[in-house]
Amino acid sequence: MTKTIFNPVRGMKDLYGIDLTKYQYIIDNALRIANKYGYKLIETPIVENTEVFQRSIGDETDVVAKEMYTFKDKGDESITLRPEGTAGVMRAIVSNNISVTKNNPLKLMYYGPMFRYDRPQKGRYRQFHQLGFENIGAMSPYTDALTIALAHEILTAVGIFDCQVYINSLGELSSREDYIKAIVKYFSIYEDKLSEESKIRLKKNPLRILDSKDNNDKEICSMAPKIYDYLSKNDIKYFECICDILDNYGIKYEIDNLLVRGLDYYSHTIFELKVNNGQYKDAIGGGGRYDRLLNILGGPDVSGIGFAIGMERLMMLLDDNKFKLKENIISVIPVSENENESAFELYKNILSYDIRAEFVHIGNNLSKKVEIASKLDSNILLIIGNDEVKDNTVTVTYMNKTEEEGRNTVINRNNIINFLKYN
RNA sequence: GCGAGUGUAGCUCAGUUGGUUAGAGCACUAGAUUGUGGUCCUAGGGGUCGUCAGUUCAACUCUGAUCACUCGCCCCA
Repeated sequence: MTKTIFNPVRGMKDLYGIDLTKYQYIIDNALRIANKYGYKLIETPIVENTEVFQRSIGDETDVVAKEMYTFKDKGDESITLRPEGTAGVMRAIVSNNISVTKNNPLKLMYYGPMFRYDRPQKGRYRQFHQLGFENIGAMSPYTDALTIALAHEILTAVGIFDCQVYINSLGELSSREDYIKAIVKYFSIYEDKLSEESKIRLKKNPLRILDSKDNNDKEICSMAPKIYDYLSKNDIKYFECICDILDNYGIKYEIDNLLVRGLDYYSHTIFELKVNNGQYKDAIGGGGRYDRLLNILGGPDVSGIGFAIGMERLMMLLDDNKFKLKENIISVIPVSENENESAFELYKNILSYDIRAEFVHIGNNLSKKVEIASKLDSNILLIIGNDEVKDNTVTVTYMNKTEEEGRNTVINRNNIINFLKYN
């Protein structure tokens, strides 16, 4: 394809140009909104001890069982490139003894690269980026609803107006365990009819059968026990309360009883964000509540809720054209070498006012220099020739006007800064 | 990890049942034009046809392997 011998490693991608502009745009918006809701930025290492992920995400999950970049370092320690952000944040809270209690919650935001050894596809890379939020300590329907609202607000802020929210509740730990027992019992009856994948899921991660795309599985699922019947009264009240708050907030959502998530640590509220415009069918963000996670890693026994947004998936949905907006770029152009010095003085003066400008002095003739300036997306040219030096003036050329419209204006050089500031 | 497809210039792609020097548009460089770019005109540079092997007098074309990307499954963000 290319002459280059050095291609990036499979599933990895260089981030530059318009994609990087989009990336920064999303992060800028996220930081602004995070500040409003009282979230503080945290940055944790990309590498953790393997056990951090095994214990939090769960040994049986696909992420841990087959997708982690795990290797031994030179000290023979098993370390892993983080496949997601939550576990590392929890570990950081524990190691730094950051205070978090029921009444003194902690709100953290993070973003950065994650790694999963998966088959690359559209919107799926082996190194990808997540933007995530964790609200630890507080346990209330308001917290859950606000977290969902926050996720929704970020997407709206960057221009995604048709995002759909799917929510479900897995209930407290005991409800969830009872439910799992019930569906294992139910699916065991139909084991022969299940797809091969679901037969494996039945042993390893029975909840996932509910999420099967296999038509036959779907039919069996439709008759399966519903999570709703296994939720405690409190669970139901809690979940209904969230729905009420979301209604009040004006956020549209859909309750999806078959929604389950692939990471073991979730309990109670779980949710996913999708954009249903045909461009991409998978979730671009998702999250939920985790009751035991911090405690499992040696921290206090408090609950938390969080979510992550897939940066690449979100970037994909943003319109390239919105990120191609031309800046106001000024080019200072000496007509010939004789005017280089004089033009350079002007250029330095402009820069000292923090105005974006280029000094276009290469090119054999003026025609060439104008062409170069044009390629730099310059929209205003300041031309310095023989006459301009003599008269202490500057010829201003507007690139977006035609000759008939009056492309050129000659102004006094002493007024040039004021002139630029008002244009 | 499983299934399918694609790979020809910087980009988007043509290329006949295997046949001589592999093309187009856009982009790029230069000229027309020594004080004005974009439209038009003229000329030019750029390819081991993804890579390796095989079949053949002859391979961009056929076969095998391999790599990368895309789509579906799985999983997830």
